[in-house]
Amino acid sequence: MTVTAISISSDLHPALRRLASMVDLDDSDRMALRNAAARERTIKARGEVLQEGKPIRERLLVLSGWAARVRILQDGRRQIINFTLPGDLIGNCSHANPLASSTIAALTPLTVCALPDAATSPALCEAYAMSAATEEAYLLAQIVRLGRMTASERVEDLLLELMERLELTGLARNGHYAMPITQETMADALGLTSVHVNRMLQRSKQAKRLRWARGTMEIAAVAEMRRDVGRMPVRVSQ
Amino acid sequence: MTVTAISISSDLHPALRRLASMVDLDDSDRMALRNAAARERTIKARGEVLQEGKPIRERLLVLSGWAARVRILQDGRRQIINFTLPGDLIGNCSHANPLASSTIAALTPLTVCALPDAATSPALCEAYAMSAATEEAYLLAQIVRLGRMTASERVEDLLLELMERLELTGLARNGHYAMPITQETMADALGLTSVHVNRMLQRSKQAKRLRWARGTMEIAAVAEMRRDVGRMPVRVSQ
DNA sequence: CGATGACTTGAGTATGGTCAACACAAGTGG
DNA sequence: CCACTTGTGTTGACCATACTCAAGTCATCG
Repeated sequence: MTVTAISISSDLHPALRRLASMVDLDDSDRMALRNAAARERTIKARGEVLQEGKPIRERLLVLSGWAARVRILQDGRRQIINFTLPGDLIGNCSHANPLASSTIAALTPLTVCALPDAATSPALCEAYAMSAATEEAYLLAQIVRLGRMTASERVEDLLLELMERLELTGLARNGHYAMPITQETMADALGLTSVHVNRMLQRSKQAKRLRWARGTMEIAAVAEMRRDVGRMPVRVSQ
Repeated sequence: MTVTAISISSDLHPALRRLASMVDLDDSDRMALRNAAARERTIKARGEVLQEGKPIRERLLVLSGWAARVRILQDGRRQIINFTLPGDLIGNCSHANPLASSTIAALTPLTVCALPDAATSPALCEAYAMSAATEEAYLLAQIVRLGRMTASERVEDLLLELMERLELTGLARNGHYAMPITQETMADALGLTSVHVNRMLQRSKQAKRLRWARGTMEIAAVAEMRRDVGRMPVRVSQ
């Protein structure tokens, strides 16, 4: 079967590489992932991928675009729990009949695909578990940011985190990446107002630590910034 | 075997009830849990149950006492990620060779026990997964608290959360529970200073919403407080 | 070209932080 | 038994970080 042979020899979709790098996958696993990625689905910007409290039917992988887990308070205050970037999973629950713990909204046009069931392969099951652990580690980082960092530290720490995560799928290089979200959205993730986020960005720009324009971000002094905000690498297993 | 018969008919340790209520356990599962709980281990207040970055060797259950996941910044700022109460798990990872994502420190004298391996029973595996999902739901709540709530809302929301969680093991009743932590510790969880936590507690006391003294807490107006802070019930599966 | 959404900047304000002093209870050692 | 220490809670005065409100710029797009 020519198709099979071609599929096995061809590379995985960039968004699948992060997952694939976590474990040793055999050919049938890689095949299953490739077939999954081939059936992509698109969601419009501002569309909802998951709704809080509703059942989760499948495990999705983000192939392209940015999304966010969002919670809205009664009076309209909005908190972004975390960002979901290409290579990240959505609805990655390991228990039966899970309910979405938060709404997931597309921040840009999004393409996703359904992933193979965990029961089909121990390696995939392990990869899903590692992905969940990684996501949890980023939730902890978010808690520390919101609880104990100043506004400018929050902004810089988030920009570093986004860079690190985008590097895994080749979407960031040399401290440079596409930044498709508004300052208002950043503010909702950082527990700040957009006005203040803007001022903090300006400050970092004037300190020559940051450059940005029209949907792109450049961290000019990565090492310095990492040191200043005390950012540690995220590792979830030996 | 008399011992077996007695064990099966006797009740589970209160701290095990939360776990047991999540799934249907058969007699051998219940037996395994009872045996686990019988081998308890104690940790002194201020002792560390887990250290950030070190391998996790086993899955623990807290039988009594309070602990906290803690992260310390370079300059000494401390953030408590979440509280670990009786019935909660420690080191509940589903992937291989996990590393601790944060230090867990005992806030009071603590008793814990090692839990049976997930591979021994699908029901236990499911219970562990549900416990992990529940813990994640509380991390989301913590993020919203820190990101988008005012100081007084943070304090009241945390006190409601602690009440709800303690109710599951019978440690809270009628809005009344033992509160073994200092205002300084609460401040480190809430991203505030202890001075300000004190002022917020005083305010709630004067509004007749709260009463507390010498290590006990009483929420005088649960329904009112829940409404005001917009607190929703935590559900992770259908 | 007007409409829109995002970004920018300034002026004034408020929430929560800092610093300091003190109260009070529970040890602890002389 | 009493000084002394230590940890926790309490209160006041002052301050700074971040918010609010408002106006204005700029690019994009129908």
